Amino acid sequence: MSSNARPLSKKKIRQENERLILDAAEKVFAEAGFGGATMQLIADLAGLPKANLHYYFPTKESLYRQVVQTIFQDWLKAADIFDAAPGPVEGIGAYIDAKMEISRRHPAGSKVWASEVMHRAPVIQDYLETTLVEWTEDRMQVIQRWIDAGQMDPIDPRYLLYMLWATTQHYADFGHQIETLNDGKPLSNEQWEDAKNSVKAIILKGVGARPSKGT
Amino acid sequence: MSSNARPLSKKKIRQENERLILDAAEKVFAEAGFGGATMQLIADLAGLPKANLHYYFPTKESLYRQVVQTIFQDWLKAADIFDAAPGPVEGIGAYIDAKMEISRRHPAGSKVWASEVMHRAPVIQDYLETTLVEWTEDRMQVIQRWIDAGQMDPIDPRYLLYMLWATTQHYADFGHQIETLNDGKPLSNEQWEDAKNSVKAIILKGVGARPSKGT
DNA sequence: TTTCATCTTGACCATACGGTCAGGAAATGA
DNA sequence: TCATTTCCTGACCGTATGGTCAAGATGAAA
Repeated sequence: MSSNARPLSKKKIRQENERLILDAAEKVFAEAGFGGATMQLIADLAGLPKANLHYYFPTKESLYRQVVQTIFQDWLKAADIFDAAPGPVEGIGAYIDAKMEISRRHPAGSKVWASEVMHRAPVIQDYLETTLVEWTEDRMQVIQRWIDAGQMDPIDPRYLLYMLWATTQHYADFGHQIETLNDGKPLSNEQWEDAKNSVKAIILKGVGARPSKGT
Repeated sequence: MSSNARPLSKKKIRQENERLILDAAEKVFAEAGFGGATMQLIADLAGLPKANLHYYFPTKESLYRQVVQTIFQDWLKAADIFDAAPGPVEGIGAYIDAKMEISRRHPAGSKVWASEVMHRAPVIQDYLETTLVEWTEDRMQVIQRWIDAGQMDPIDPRYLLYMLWATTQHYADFGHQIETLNDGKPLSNEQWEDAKNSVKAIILKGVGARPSKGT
């Protein structure tokens, strides 16, 4: 029907192309690392000439920075649930659900993040020192309140958070290893459910989480 | 005393230099990734001219392969304890101890391994498919026996293993993040103890591990 | 229609990197 | 002492890569 090309507005063009480039970049950075990724590879995957990438993102580093920042936002957002919860069963449970879902839907993003941190966070160290530190302290207080209220065992909230991050992100970062151990096939729907439930069951029981009373 | 240089035997020289190169390579690969690492950087860290590296290791890839294989061996060896244990409390506990110790003492190795797997294991995929698969099946059987003997809750051993790997390696792979959240300082001895004990406490309680009876 | 800003891209450049090599030094063994 | 093997290394090379640029195409605004 509308096979005749209706001229795209400049604004749309920009949005569209930046989207294309960022998506391609995330994948390539995830699979090859910052050093191993090439602008040419990203350009090919995005279906654009290389020079065009440099029009939207002056340097490889600026493109990478943009990718990592976006991922960092998602990372933080996943924990909004945490605060609204009445107790650890709901809060921790929902957080695990959310992070497992991210690992499943956006493994590339998780890998880029892992890579960035493993390399001592060359581009987002300032974020770690400000935003992440604040964020972590807030969540630690929430957990501490649950402990004080007798809703779970007295465990240093710090190490519980690390455990939550580790167990959930593992399914993205080490997805290839898990796949190999699953006869080379990706986890099925049921397997993802099992994994999620296993993680939740072990951790919730492990911290002695007691269901909140009331409605 | 023996300040006059006694000529080094060829054999010693070879051993010594290969050691120097492998150690330097592990660090550089860990910090920069395969793509980001340069032979020049490794050479500088090892204190040798670049051409000398190529004398001992023909290509960058062969050097990298050697590094990864060595790490893989350590990885597997850490689980010998597992088999000898009479029950989950001892077995899982000792395994966590061992892997936490590795994360602490050889974080670079852990990072290289993580990086390799994240990039879909380009150089050791065959090892994953053979050795790792066998290894994993063996450990899963051990866990299953504990379950059948009523020594712990019925949990799919697969997901328990993933959890053990994830939680312990996290302290190496994300060590920089953890350090940042610790006022920029490395974990102290006591903090490492706390971390280790937290992990053990949560997981052992979480899987309902019951101390083995008898002596 | 005309003007202007934005977008597109093939061709090009400088650099850095993995890898080579030839010629010499040093240990080994007879 | 004299071959022979092993080790060492500065200089060099081809290629791949990040980045530039100038000239043109395309939509926006008047």
